[in-house]
Amino acid sequence: MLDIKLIRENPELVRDGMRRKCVDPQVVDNVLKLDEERRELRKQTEAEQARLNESSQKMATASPEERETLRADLRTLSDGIQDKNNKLGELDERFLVLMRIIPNIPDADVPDGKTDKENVVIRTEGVKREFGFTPKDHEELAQALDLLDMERGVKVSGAKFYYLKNQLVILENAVLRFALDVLRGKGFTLMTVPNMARADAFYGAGHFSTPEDAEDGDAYRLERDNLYLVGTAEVGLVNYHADETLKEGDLPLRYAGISPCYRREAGTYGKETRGLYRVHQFNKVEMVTLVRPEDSVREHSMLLAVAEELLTKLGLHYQVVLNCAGDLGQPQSKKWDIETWMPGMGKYGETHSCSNDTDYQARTLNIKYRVNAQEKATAYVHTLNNTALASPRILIALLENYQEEDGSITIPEVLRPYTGFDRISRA
RNA sequence: GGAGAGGUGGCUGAGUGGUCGAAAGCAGCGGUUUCGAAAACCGCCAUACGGGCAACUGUAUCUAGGGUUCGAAUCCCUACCUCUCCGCCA
Repeated sequence: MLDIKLIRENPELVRDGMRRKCVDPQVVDNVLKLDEERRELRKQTEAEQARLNESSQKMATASPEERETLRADLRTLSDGIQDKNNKLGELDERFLVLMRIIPNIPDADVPDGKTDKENVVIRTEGVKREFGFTPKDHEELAQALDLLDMERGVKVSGAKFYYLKNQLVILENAVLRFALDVLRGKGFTLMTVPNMARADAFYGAGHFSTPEDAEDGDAYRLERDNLYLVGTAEVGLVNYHADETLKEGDLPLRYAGISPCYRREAGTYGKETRGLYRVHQFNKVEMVTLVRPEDSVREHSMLLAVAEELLTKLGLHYQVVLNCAGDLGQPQSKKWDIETWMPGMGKYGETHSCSNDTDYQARTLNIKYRVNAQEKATAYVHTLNNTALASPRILIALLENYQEEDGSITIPEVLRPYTGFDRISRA
């Protein structure tokens, strides 16, 4: 969430950010009104509580007769405080609900726009391969090589579930392992994470902001156990240090988490339904870092560069896109997507998403650090995240870009140590 | 899944209704001593929010949320977590 002080002192800045994110800024007024009410009520309640505390002290040493007379008075006072506290609790709860609705403010660099159509391509990298034949899409390629079974995925679990088979299983693992090794080399701490988490963890990550999100949002829900399946390792990674005060010397903290990712993809039926592009379950290596506020802009670029390095090593052609304000998620202040060229599908497909969430998640999660320069001072960290590599989308890119005319697939050089084969072809 | 025992400050641990934000010890910080260090001794040592120029002061916090009471770390309920035994299990 945002700092209430910021909202108090600069409401127009917040409203403007909300307009840019295409969210109704009305909430700001409601928040300010509630804030005022609860502060006033809290002041009154505390004053009465102080009186009660003082009088209660006297009871300890009072004579039995004095006690009886005092007790009735104090009862009344106590009941009044009780009422006020109940009201205060309601106000606080309503206040929190509204605070969670207010999204992070888009960075000044972020272009205006409502949907991903208004995202801005800022760079194109790598070489787009020229084919001497008409490239097939990954589904056709994979089916022909017995690497994929969509039909039976549907039979067992429904639409958008799938089976990977044979060398594609190896290739998937190769890609993920490759990402882990590169990140480890860069000093990231590797982690597996809880793949289910409580609603709180999702609120903390900013992936839920309303009870409706928890009820019928994009996360799969295990109702009986009050858990949700994570849509990304980010949930586990960003919650890792929740409620901790770190030392400035500990920062930056850089984590690479590997996890399955589960997404209901509600409302996306009919969009990009072909093949493995949009599925309910996939595996991903995700980067999350915690840094000092003054370092987050540089860190954001660094995370982008890491992802680009991975793609470059894989020999893939991609473009970097700066997301418009309307396409930013709740906790994000600035985001680049990387879209990798998928010749069979004939388009650039989103394979990476690199966000700076500034102190938005950290404030909700209460992750601070001790500032060395000032004694006793603490500040919220900034949190950032980016995809390292995500299967199966990266498999789409690999299959489609490395296909040969005979339908076989060449394995990129860097993956061969992991696959143990350099080509997938019909047996 | 069944039965039981617990959750107190950075750590260990005392506290079973009032004077408890919480003894004591350890760790940490400052000082005395010392050429320096160790030891010893003395002092300091939680956080959040509010009021005040400040000294200071109010409120809350003993896992969390509710309840009983004039008053709760202490009694009751619920959730979460930990441990022990049994069962089951990769």
